[in-house]
Amino acid sequence: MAKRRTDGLSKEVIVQAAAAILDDGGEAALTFRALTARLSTGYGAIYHHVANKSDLLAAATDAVIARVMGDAVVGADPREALRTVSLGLFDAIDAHPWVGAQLSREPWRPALLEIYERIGGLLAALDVPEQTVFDAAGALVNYVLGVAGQNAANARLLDGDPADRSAFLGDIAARWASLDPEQYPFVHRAATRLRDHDDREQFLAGVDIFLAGIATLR
Amino acid sequence: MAKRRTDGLSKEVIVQAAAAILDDGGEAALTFRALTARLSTGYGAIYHHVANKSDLLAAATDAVIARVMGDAVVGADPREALRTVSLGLFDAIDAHPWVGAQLSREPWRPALLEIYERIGGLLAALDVPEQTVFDAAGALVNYVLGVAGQNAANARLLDGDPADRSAFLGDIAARWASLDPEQYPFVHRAATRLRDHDDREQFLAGVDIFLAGIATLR
DNA sequence: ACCTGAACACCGTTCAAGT
DNA sequence: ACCTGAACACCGTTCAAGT
Repeated sequence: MAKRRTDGLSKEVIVQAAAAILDDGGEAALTFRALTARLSTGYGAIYHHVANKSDLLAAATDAVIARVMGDAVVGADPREALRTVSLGLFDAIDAHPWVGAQLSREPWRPALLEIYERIGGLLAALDVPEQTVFDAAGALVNYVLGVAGQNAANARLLDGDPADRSAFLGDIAARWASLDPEQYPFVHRAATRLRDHDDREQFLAGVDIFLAGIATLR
Repeated sequence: MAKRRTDGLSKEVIVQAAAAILDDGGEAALTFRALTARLSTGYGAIYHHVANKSDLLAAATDAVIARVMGDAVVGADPREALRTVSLGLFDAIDAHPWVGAQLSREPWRPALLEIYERIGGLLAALDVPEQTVFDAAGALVNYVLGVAGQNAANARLLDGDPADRSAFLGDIAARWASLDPEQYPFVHRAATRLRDHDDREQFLAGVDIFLAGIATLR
């Protein structure tokens, strides 16, 4: 029926196909049935190269992160490099929302190791004392992945249409604005800011707060 | 066959049962079949009170967070209160790991609103300037949920046995220590710290870095 | 209004059989 | 060694029928 593929399968080919399906249709779209169809092959062929679905997701995540971390950030001072690397991760998770969820699922995987090494190394270059640099690295990595993941969840929801995004934010802003100011004073005030805030800018503002806090440790 | 329940079902009863199943067996254990068995009822009965599985998960999450946020933190100065609230969230997500994943999945839900209100209100009490308090709140909330979620992923993995935890950390530490120090200098050094670090302490250290950074905004 | 449970349209994964 | 695809043991969700 379906024509059989002539070239051999490999884990890399499978992982690339999985990433393409994930980018196209989100996590729900990645099924072994969709994969066999896309690769013109059978289940067993895939299981021959990949242990299971969770292995597949992890490998796809590692590939995306390795690509981002591979973009060298040379020459710049550590503070600027930290901003660049953080923003690179933010943008990568924005482009591949499934990466955000996966990173917090299997934290001992190569992807997170690369991230820790890069961010920790840059913090060490900032002359943060040895006994606190590990706390600082943990905090910064978690901040970056936390915001990026949250942002990705929104992006996934809105599916890329900027009109959707504006309507969605307007909707939430209206809901927040209609809350009782006595009971929700902060969120009530925040509503007016929500509509026209820039996610990337807010993300960078958070990184800067972090770096300012770290500077006090010196 | 199964005896039919005599008292009426309600969304609250269903949500409580779902939370109990989630605490017991993790996200994979929550199925409608397990729920009908535990509640001695049928699928339709549950769908009569709950829109679908995602609604059920969200409602269970809202209930947990509302309980944590309900614990008033009065009298203390804002800085101390922020530490207390952050730690309360950390501990709640540690005890109910499924909450962590859920919070980043549907961020417009009541649970996250409560968290923003509480943390934002305390930051405002710290005299953070109005134009930056929203950035600061976003950053702190994301840090707290990011670390808590990561920690919960580990906890889920280890399933509560402290011996497992020690062995697991020892395993990762050994793997990190065996990495090439040329290629992974930071992670290589971090390995020695990993074995005996305290997650809660490291979490609080991060909160403090944050608060120090926010103080520079004043 | 509230509940029952068979049935439907899916999943991930296995495995005997093929090349 | 690598691949095929029927089959198995599950899912979430629906809906005609009952009380």
